[in-house]
Amino acid sequence: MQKLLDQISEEMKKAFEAAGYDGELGKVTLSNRPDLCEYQCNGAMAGAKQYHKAPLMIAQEVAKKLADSEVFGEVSAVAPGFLNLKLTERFVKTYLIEMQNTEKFGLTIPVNPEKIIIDYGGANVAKPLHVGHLRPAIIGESIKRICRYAGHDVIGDVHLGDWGLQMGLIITELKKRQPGLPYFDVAYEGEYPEEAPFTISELEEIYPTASAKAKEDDAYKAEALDATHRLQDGERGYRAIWKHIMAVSIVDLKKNYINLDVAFDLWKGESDVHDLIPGMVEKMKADGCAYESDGALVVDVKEESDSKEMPPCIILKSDGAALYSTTDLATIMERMDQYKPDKIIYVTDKRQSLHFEQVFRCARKTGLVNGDTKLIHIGNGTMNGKDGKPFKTREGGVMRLENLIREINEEMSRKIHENAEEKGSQVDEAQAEETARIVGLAAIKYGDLSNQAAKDYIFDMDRFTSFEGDTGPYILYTIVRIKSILAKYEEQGGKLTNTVIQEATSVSEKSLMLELTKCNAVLEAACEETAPHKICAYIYDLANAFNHFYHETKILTEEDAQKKAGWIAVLALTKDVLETCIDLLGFSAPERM
RNA sequence: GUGUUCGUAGCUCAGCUGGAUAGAGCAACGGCCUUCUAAGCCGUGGGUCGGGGGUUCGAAUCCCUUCGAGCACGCCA
Repeated sequence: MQKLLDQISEEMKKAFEAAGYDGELGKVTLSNRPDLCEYQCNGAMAGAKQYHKAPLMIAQEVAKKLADSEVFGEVSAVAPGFLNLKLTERFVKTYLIEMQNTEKFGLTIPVNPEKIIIDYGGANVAKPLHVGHLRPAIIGESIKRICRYAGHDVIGDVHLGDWGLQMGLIITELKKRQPGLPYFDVAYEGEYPEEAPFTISELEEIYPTASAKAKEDDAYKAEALDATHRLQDGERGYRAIWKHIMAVSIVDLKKNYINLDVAFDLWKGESDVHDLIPGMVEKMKADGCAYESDGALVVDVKEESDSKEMPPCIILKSDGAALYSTTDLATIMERMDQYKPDKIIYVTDKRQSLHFEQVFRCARKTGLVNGDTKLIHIGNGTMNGKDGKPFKTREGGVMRLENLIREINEEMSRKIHENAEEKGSQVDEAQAEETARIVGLAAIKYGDLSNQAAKDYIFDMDRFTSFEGDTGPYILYTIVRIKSILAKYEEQGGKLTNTVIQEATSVSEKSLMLELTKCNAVLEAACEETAPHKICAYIYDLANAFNHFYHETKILTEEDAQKKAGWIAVLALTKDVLETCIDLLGFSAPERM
């Protein structure tokens, strides 16, 4: 279905041509003076020079051609040469009815869907998720849903960090603590225990301890590096203990991601491409791309046009071990082989942008990807505290994700009970808890996604739990209100399926209808620009338009049945759009709140 | 040093493929619950869009310059 702006621009184009001007001047945009008009066209001013004519005269001539337009109800040419436009109620109504009857609200589905892989977990095995993991998870999940809704073939991969130094550190620390375990006995040939020799909470304590020790103690660090290497080389006991770490850790990670409503299609990791590395490295050497520099194996990724320093991409460390770039490159190779993606999108902290630029260039230079495959890094900004520095707990430590979520949910729950008390109603504890979870998640996700992904933003617990204004809960509240009205309408004996959208009879009703018409354009832009915040901005406007309408219109007591049914139809469409949009953002609405 | 992102109201942020009077939210102040959920609605005050130059009929938006901040820069991820 054609976007509204395109449709009315076409109408304007015809008018420009009828008046003897270039039709390309007839581009219509949203009005930036809503007090004067709904839409505007600035083409007369742009064409003034070309036609050596006063812009106002051009505008007037064009306006004349639109005198009995079916699309534009009001057309006025004003100084210095604006064409101020209002749509006819009939046109808006017709557009909305078509939108209602078209799949996905008239969003144009691509003829050739792209195969897109989104790599967005950022999670590391054996390290608890902390607030730093929140943004890539939320943003990546939303982009995945948006691209998928837009009709593309999308695969989300958590791409676990499960093969690097942190594994060696954990193994080393474990060996210090429980040297008697069979995993550390090289002579041991029997079966290893099925039960892991640690719990998740022990694991989570072991890593930071080991990491701290390695920083202070060179011998300890050397041991960890050696353990990493031996693990990668396939030492039996180390592989067995690694499997335990993976199993225990993944169960915990899945639990956490489920709490965030983040779902990966693939749970692959760095370790999955280990066997591909030797072949890849050999090929890079044979092709003459990779060479030795300061003991490490590197590929130059400088380009002629570079005005900046561009360090080479390191393929193997001087001790021969693989590192971040190695597994990323091998992963690209594997993905090309298995999925032949048109696009691979990485959502990680923006501080890694140089790394990805190096890896992408290296992948192209060494022929791992062809020219048609797009490699995109979406670097998210940091979540900072009130002081503008990376978010910390009150004690100054890194806040765990589950604690953050718990704090929000507790505050939410408190709010629900407060609300119920004021109204003197009973609280169903189980339901209240579920509602708190739903609304809390919306608060976190909307609060995050409404900022541009690339920008840092300030996470202020007080602000996030206040739930007023431009927030997730406001959106949910609006949806709940609509649901409530629709339910009551049905209780009165009305049938939602029998309702037909009518021509607007008030300014607020028309505003709401005009907001609804933007849906397909917004979704398209959000997908093309991988910009979830555009959806946030849109549903905030839409919710505002609805609430404005709501406050000045008594819907259920309306006596004109046709009028009332028309309003109900608009409400139902509003609800559908809002619910679809929040689903694309990664959260949902409760039945009541 | 090189590169990069950014600087918009007291605070947090939109707007940036150039258009009329730069928008929200929070905070402050003032209204609106016997009527579809007040987590709501309406209103008031608050901005030399960091500074300076340029391009243009027209600049928060594009270009140059300058000041300020964050971040990244070979064997961590």
